Amino acid sequence: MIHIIDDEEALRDSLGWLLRSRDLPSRAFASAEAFLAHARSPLAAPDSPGVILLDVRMDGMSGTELFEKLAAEGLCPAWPVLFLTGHGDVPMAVETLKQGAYDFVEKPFNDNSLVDRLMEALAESKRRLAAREESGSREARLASLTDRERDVLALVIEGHYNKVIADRLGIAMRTVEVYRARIFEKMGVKSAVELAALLGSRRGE
Amino acid sequence: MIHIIDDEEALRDSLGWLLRSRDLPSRAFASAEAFLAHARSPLAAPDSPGVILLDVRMDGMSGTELFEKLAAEGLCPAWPVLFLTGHGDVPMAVETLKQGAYDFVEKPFNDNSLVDRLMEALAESKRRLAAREESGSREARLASLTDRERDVLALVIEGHYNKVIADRLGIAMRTVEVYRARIFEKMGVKSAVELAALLGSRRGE
DNA sequence: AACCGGCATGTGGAAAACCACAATGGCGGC
DNA sequence: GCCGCCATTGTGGTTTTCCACATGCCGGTT
Repeated sequence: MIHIIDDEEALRDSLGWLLRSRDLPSRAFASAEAFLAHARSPLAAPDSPGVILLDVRMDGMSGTELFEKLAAEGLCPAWPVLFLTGHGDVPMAVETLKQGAYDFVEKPFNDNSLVDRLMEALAESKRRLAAREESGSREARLASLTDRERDVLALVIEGHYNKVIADRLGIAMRTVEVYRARIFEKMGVKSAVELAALLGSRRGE
Repeated sequence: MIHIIDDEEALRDSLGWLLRSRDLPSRAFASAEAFLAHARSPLAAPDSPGVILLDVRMDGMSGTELFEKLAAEGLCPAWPVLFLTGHGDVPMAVETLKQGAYDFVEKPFNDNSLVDRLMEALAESKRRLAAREESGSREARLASLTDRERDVLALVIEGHYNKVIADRLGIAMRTVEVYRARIFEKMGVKSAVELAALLGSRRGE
């Protein structure tokens, strides 16, 4: 779903028309405030693929202010944000790109080019949702571990023998064996190697 | 080393003066072609921290053309590229940022702000060099393995028992044991878990 | 008081990994 | 012809991991 945010009715209408003609579902908002309220509501469906296409300059809250609020509140993180701008403001474009904006489109724009970028942004949204799904599942499993299991896990993925882990934690090696088995079961793996591959990139966190 | 590339002598001089006043070593080039020749030469020292500060519009080869050539030829990848631009060209700024340019600075610029950005870019260069060092060492170790050792390694980091690896490769389990030990020694690790953490992010490559 | 979950420890035994040492054949380079 | 390396296999033995089952203490909850 392409979310169009622009205070100019004519532009909203023409964009809506263009997207309908390409079978891209869209919804228009006349102001940043209106979209922000929608994003905060349970009806926003942030777990579905989406894209935010928003004008930079609008009456009331600007596009960049909205972008900052969405980021600060963690709203709709899987939806790439594309800015529409008629005013060639390079520092602002550079700054918001660095802060995570997905693209900048200058007005007037070429219809086909815009649609291409929106479709690529939708694909990116799907990728983000898939990555979050996987990460979330892993996070949920980690959250299911008890404190002691986490202590043991941290040492297991460093590659230590159970005997060493026992010494470090001041418990029996047999205890470590039991924890190890429970960790494997809860994390859905069959070996410490799988654990390390799954969590190895989290080292230092 | 800050590499200044601009066809305007006055700007090269003033930038050089500014950087000298802040104890930042710099070298100026009057054209993109001149810098490209330097970058291609053995005197470029791409393994030292550096930054490329270059104007967008120059006689002859433009800044963006130079940027593309550096990327295409893999020259000085550890040196972040900052563009100087007087002409607010948003599409070009967006496009080159997406292609890896580090920053865009609009003229006229604030001296302190520019210096801050250059120092941050130098820090980024150091981070890139450190990361490459580590990655390169790992690559070198991987390159030292024989073909058969690599076959075994791939299965070890998937978490398989030696017995399973032996069956898959059609060799004796004892043979796998010997290879395993050699792999650990060559890769500088003590266990399969360490290997998985080191190489786990390479899966799918 | 009873129950539950977390944390801890233990027995028994099999399977797997690790370490050291030794050996063979093929192949390519000198 | 000799040498070094790769690939492969083996013996012997110890250590570690895995699996199953059993038990107790403590604190919190019902």
